[in-house]
Amino acid sequence: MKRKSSSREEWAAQIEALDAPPVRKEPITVDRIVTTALGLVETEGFAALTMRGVASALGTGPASLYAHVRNKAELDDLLIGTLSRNVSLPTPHAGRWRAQFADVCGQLRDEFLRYPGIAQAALAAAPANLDTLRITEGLLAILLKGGVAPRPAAWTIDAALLYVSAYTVEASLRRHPDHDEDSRVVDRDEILARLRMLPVSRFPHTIEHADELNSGEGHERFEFTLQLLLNGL
Amino acid sequence: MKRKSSSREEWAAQIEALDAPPVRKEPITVDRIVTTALGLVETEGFAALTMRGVASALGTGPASLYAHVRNKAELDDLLIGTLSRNVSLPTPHAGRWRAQFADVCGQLRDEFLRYPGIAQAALAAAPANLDTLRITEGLLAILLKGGVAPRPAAWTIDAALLYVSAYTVEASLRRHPDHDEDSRVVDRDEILARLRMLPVSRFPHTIEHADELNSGEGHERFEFTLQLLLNGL
DNA sequence: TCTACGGACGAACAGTGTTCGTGTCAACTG
DNA sequence: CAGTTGACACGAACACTGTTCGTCCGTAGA
Repeated sequence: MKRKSSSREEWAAQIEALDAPPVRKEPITVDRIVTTALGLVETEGFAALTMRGVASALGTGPASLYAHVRNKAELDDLLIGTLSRNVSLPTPHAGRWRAQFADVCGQLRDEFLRYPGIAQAALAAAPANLDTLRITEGLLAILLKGGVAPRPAAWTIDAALLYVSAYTVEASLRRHPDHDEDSRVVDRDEILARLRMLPVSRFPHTIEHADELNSGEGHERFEFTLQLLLNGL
Repeated sequence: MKRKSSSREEWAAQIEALDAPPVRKEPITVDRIVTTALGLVETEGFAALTMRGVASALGTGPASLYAHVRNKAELDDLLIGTLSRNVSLPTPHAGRWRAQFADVCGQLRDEFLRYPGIAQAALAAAPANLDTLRITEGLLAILLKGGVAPRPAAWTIDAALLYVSAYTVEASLRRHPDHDEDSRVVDRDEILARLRMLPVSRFPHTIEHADELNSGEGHERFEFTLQLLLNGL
């Protein structure tokens, strides 16, 4: 039935093929899947990244993707791998190891924030991923150059990367439920107002320092936490 | 149709009702939903927590839950609220603030680990949740008693809670994909073996300190990170 | 006793990831 | 050059998910 009813479209396709025989319909590749998926996440968030969404953006059905990607999980891995490849690692400098470390983490943070919610995939990504290992290697080089012992260095890197993921996941999740409104500012005032409504008997410190609990412009809190980790070494 | 074909079961139900008129079929309450959901997460993981799963464990259909719970998101919030209510807060002691802080975080960590994957909900939970605010208040009291200034205290608490969630999420995600095998030990050797297969030219430090990157028994890494945060203050 | 109301719930809708089987085109092979 | 093979594209379907609609019914109030 579909066979017959689409014969006219096929006819048109054949005629077009006469004009441009070499173009051939642009075959699906892993790269095209990944870039399409990244575009989807960038504009509509990680929750909107579905196999069907990627497929129809490529003008096909979901089944076509499974020839190039085993899973959606594997697609997620490929995405965070691509993102990780975008962070540039400095050549370690003994005197500036703290700044270098924070800079790499900041790059990763910005990469994650650019694709809202994608850090959820980063938390699930296999630690064996080559591209994330590249970052680990770079951070390890920086800390070792700074004179940090191997074990604390390794564990600090682990903690920092975990924190980057958690920070960006939270930042994205707080933005999306707001839908489209004025997002940050009103939200902050709203939270502050609610904090002040708490019973003073049970939440004395929370109420007294409500403004501090909600403070922090831009990535102040992020930088603070990173320096906390590094100062503890 | 169903009306007729089930008349026999109804008949049996009526007969049973003669024996025990007061029991009445145990109405659905929010508490029963929450405890059932927690049981499900404990035995099968957070991914298996579905409205249908909870409903059928209660002997009913999914629609019945929506009279007591607005969303699955709200159910998730209720779950992490219940878990948060289980951690006990010490009365702040100036000399032992570090140990007290770490202990509270450890309680939360164990609570999260008991219900694999539930920390994913904690990352998404509204910060206005009363039960998590109770923990924040307790931690704030501890840090203030220890002489930490309000702002660093607030930010450190935020970072620590974020780290607890990320740590437990990762710990649960690493366990589940293994399915049922020998899980930890083989996995660790496997990762170590793969690390050693890396090209030495690109991953010199990773290879040299591969064992350190994979070290850490029990919650050593967890305690290390917490002390790092606290020492940085 | 009659009525109204709120909880319980069957059925369905729109989505999701994933698989099966069939097609179809390209490039090797004889 | 003809024929076969094999990889890729894809339509359809399966088993799920969260959520809503409309109906039923048992209990509480008038």
